[in-house]
Amino acid sequence: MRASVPITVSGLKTACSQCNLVELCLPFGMSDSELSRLDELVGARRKVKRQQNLYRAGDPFEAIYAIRAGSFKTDVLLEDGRDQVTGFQMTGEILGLDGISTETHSCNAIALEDSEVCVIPYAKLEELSHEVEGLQHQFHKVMSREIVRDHGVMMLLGSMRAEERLAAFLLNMSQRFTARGFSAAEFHLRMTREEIGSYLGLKLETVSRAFSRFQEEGLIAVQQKHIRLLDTAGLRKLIQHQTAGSGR
Amino acid sequence: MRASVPITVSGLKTACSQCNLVELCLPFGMSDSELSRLDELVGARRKVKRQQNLYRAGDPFEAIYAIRAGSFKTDVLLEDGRDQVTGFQMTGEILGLDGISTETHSCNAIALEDSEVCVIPYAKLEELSHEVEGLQHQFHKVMSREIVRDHGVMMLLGSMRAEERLAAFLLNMSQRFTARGFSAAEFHLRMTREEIGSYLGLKLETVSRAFSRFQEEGLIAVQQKHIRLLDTAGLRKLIQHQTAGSGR
DNA sequence: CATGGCCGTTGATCCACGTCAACCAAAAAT
DNA sequence: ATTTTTGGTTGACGTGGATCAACGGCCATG
Repeated sequence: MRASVPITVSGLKTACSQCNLVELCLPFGMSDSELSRLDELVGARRKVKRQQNLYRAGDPFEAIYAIRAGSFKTDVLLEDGRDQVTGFQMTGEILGLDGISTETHSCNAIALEDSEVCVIPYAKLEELSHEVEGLQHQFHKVMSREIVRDHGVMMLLGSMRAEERLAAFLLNMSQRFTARGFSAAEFHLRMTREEIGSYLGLKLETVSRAFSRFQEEGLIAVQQKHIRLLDTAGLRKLIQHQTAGSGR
Repeated sequence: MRASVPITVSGLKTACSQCNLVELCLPFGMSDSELSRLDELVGARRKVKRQQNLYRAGDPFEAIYAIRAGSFKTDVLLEDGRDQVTGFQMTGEILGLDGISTETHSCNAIALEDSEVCVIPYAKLEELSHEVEGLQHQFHKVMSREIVRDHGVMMLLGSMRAEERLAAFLLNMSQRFTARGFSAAEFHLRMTREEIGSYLGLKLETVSRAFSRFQEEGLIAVQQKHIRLLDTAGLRKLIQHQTAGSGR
């Protein structure tokens, strides 16, 4: 069945059922018949070049986006110019959920490399959710996962030290690369030290120093944006009992 | 019509349509006919005494909760004992959304005072969402609002200084009290300095000192947990251009 | 293959907040 | 009413990470 469908431009256009990202994306866990209905959902694809915005804070909310290729960052900015990266997103992850509440996007989504997204018109999603059993549930799970992730970041920002934050970040990246079939131990970061710092609530110099320290200690090998994890157990230990031995 | 309905125990039991919190809670924006259907939704009420858990991290997820009276905090804990308050919730706000993603709660919800919640069985919510037009949309908005709120906290934790964080916290509390018909300028905090500190990523001593400083500067009047805001414009200014004048 | 603009690294210094400790007020327990 | 406990304030001091500054290696562009 599957092999008999030739890969054509129109075939590529919107088929969730043909997409190799199903297991990471919105359609996860849905039945074949449900999946085929999903193909109606994705309106179009949209390419976003490196450094370009997928959407901006203040833009009217119309659709959510599934990342088909590439990666993004989201950030919020204060009037005084300060900004904070609120997340990095990889293939299969969903962007734009922040817009539902006020019908206006509340953050900026910027491509870290040339990327492509599937546009999922929100009105159509709500409509189809009424009919397709699994879709509603899956969508709720995606939103809930985002909330849980954010709580994790709050924990990191509120109660971890610089090196712990970076270790947690690296382990998280590794785990997400693994889920996408890439090496768990060796990967290429698409973001700058400054962006990592912003996400982790640190200055870029502190991030750089922490990388160097990890390298000295044999935990990782760093070469610019190329990272090799040499001792993941060591990184994990670093997070857990930084305060160990002091009895508090 | 409304006056003719006697307030009985059974009448009190589950009626969203009779509840004075509709405008803050899940039913917001729904039509009268939709509202009446919602009354099927709320299974029961549950009282939670001060310091008791509504649910714990690891508990199986079965329902979300709308706060009818009182207030809560949610927190996450790391294996090494560190914990982080991820939010404070007031009447009309929804608790438990974190549980949807893994079908297990990922944080603890603890009452800050003797409280009462409406139990909303999640399976029933999903079911009813298929039928009641506005419910699904409103639920999505509630989840999205939580995501936006979390981004705000990340901004606060990642790029604000101690006094800015506390000012933002006080203004946020004020705004939420106002929405509930209480004074914007004078209120009683239900949480300790330590809990505020945990939420803001600060130690309790730092919170206490910031309170004292605000008082010295005539921005607020503090008497233990009782707070009076004397200069909200001043507090707002404090957040915006802390860095002003330095040209960066 | 040269040149200019990022991006990352590293060092020296500073300061905001954490830590440690003493003390006091309020509330709870007896 | 008295003791105990819990929560809050304040001071002295230490430190992790910010700030300021210099430099070096990439990568893009002509």
